[in-house]
Amino acid sequence: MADPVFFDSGARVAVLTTQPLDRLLTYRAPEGGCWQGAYVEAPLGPRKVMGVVWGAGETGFDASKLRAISKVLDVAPMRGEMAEFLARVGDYTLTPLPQMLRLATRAPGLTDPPSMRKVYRLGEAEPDRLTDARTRVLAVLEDFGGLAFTLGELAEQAGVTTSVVKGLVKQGAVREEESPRDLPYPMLDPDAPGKPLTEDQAAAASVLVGGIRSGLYGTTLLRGVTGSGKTEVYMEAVAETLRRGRQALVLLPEIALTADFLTRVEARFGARPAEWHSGVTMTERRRLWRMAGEGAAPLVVGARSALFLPFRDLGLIVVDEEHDQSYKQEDGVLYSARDMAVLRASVNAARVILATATPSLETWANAEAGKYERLDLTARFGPAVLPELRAIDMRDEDLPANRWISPTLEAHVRDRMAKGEQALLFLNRRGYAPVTICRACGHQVACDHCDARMVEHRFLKRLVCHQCGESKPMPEECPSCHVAGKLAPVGPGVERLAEEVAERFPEARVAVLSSDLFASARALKEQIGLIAGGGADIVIGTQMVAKGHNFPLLTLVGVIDADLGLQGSDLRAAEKTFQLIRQVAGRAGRAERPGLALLQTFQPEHPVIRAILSGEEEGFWRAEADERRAAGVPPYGRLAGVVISAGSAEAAFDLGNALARADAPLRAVGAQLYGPAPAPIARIRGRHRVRLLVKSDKTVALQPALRAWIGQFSPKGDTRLSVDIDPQSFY
DNA sequence: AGCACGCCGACT
DNA sequence: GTCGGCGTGCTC
Repeated sequence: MADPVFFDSGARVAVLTTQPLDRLLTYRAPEGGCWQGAYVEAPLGPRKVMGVVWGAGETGFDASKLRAISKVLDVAPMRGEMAEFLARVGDYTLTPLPQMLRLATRAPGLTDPPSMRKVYRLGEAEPDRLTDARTRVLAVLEDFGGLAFTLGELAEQAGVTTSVVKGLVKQGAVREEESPRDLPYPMLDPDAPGKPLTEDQAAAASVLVGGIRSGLYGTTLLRGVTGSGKTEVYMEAVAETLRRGRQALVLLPEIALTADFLTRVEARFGARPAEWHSGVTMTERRRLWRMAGEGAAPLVVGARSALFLPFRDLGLIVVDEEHDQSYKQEDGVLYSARDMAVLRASVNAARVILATATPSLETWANAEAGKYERLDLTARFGPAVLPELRAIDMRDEDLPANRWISPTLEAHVRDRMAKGEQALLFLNRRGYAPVTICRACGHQVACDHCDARMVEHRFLKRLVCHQCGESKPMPEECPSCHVAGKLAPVGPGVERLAEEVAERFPEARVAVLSSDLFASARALKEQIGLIAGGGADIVIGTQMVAKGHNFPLLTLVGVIDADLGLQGSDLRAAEKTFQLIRQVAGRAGRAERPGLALLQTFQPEHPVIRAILSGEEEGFWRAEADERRAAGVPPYGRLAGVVISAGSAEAAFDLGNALARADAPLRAVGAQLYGPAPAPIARIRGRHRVRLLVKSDKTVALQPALRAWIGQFSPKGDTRLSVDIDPQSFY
C-alpha cells in the first residue's frame, strides 16, 4: 500500500480477512466510504468476520454476488508500513496473509465500539444541604483540580459510600460524564536526569543518539558484558526517540525480566511504560493495541509478539539479549523476532539496537560484513572485573557414583561460604533425573505419546515428559517387566543436585531456580529477590539463571557439566554452549567482589571449552564462522526445515516421499534436499513426525522455490506440513 | 475457520 | 428405508 486511498460508498474494495482463504475478497465500501487500511467487519456466508481494506477490489467479480462491508471499526486504520511489513513477513516465513493478520490483531474486543465508562468531576451547582460526607467528596474533587474519578475511586478517596456521590450528581454539584475506558499511556520525560554515564558508555550512547537523529533505518549491535551498562546506554537512544515524538519498543526474551525493567524505566523517565506479553490482562491488551495505533503509547516493553502491534510511528526497536533462543517463535507462525525487528525497522525508517554480551553468530557475521554497526562496551561498570574462568578436569577428580560436585569445586564453595559470599551451581537440566531405568530389565521409562524419555520430578512425585508436558505418578513397578522396586534414577537434574548439596553442605541455605518449581511469576520474583538480598548461600539453577538477574553477593559459579550441550548434532551446539556458559559465568562478581567461574569438564581440550576459558571471543566467532562457511550453513547459506506430522508414520512418509520425488523446483535453483527421515523426536503427542531439510546458497531466493515445491501437494486428512525458514532447533 | 453438501455403513 | 459418519468445497 502506497499513499492511503479513500473509497466512496459502493466502490469495490479488496478485503483481507482473518479467515484462512488464499485470496482477497471483493466487497462494496460501506455507507460513508472507507479508507484503505480501515479495519472492518464484513459479512461472509452466515457470519461476520474481521478484515482490513487492502486496496481496490477486482472489477471482474459478478456484481450480484457483491456484499457491502457491514461496519468500519473505530480504531486507527492499518498504516501502509504495517501492511508491507505483514506481507513481507508472510513472504519470508511462507505464512498466508490471513494468518499474519491474525497475528497482528491479537487483542480482544477490536470489533466492539471503544468501551466507555462514567467519570465524575466537579459540577457548577451548589448542593441543597452540605452534609459532612458531601463536603469530603467536593473537597477531593477540588484538591485534584479538574481530574476525573470513577465512582468507586471517588467514594473511596472521600471515605463515603457511592450513594453520596450519586446524590450530589442528582443535585448537579457533581458532573457525570462518559469517557473512553482505554486511556493514553503517561508521557515519559526523556530529559529527566539519568544515571551518570562513564566515558565509554557516553561515547556509545552518543553514536546511538546520532542514529536516531538521522531518521534513517540502521541496525547496531551493542555488545557489552554483564554489568557494562548496556541498558543505561540504549535507554539514551529511547530518550532521543521520545524527544523526537516517535515510539520505542524494547523486546525482552522473558516475562520474568520485565518487572525489573519497568522499574528501571520508571526511575529513568518518571513513569511506567506499556507492557505487552502473555501475562497482561485482556483489558490492558485492548488498551495497548488501540493506543499504540494512536501514538499514545510512547514506549512499549514486551515479548516478541509486540513486534506486531500497530505502532503509529515506531522509531526504535531494542532487542535485548538478542542471542536468546526464545526470540524464535517455535509454533504457529515460525519467525525470528530479532530478524523481523530488523525488517520492521527497515520498512519504518527506524533504528534497531541488538544488545547482548554474546551475540548470535548471525548478528556477529552481519556486523563483520558491515551490514550492522557495532559498538563494544569494554569495561564493566564500577570496580568489578570479569570473572576468572578455569576448568576442572573431571578425569582427575575422585568422584563416587551418583555424585556430581567434584572435591575441587566443593572446596571452592566452602571457601566462598566462609567469606559470606554466594555460590551458583549451574546445571541445565530440570527435574530430579533425566532417565529412569529398570534394574531388572533395562527398560527406560518413555512417554506414551512422544519419542522421549520421561524425566523424574521428585518435587512433584511424578514423571514428566519435557516434550509434551504429559506427566504420570512415579510408578512402583517397571511398566515393561512389572518387577516392583527396581526403577532407579540415572544422571543428575537440579533437584538431585540439590539433594547432594544438602548432604555435603548441611549448614548451607540452598535455593533452587528452575522454571517448573514456581507456580507464578510472582513466586519466582520473590525467590530471586530473596537470593539477591543474601537469603541463600548456594543457588542451584537451570538456564533461567543465565538471563539477566542480578545477584550482588554471588562470586562463584560452578558449571556442573560444561560438556552437556556439546554432544548434539545441532549445528548451533557450539554457539549455544559458548553463549550459555559465558552468560552464566558472567553472573559471578558483578559487585565489588571479584568472581570465579569453574567449569567441570571431561574434555578441557575441546575447542569450545578452550575458547570459553581463554576469553578469546572474537577468535571463537571467527573459528565458528569458518566452519559454517565451509559447511554452507547459516549464516553463510540458507536452510529450511520441513516437518510433516500425521497420526501414522506411513501417512507422514507418504507425503515426505512424494515431496522428495517432486523436487524439481528446488533443483531448478540449485538447492539440495535431504530426507525424508524420521524427525529427531519422531513422535510428539501421539503424532508421527518426518522431516526434510533444504539447503541452498545464500544468494538463492529460496522461498519462491519452496512455495512452488510444496504447492504441488495439499496435505490430506490429519497430515500437517510446516516449513521453518532459518530453523534454530532441529527437533 | 465454519458450514453446507454429499456419499457410504449401522440401525429403528 | 433413514440417521449420521466426516471428506470436499465455498465463502465476495
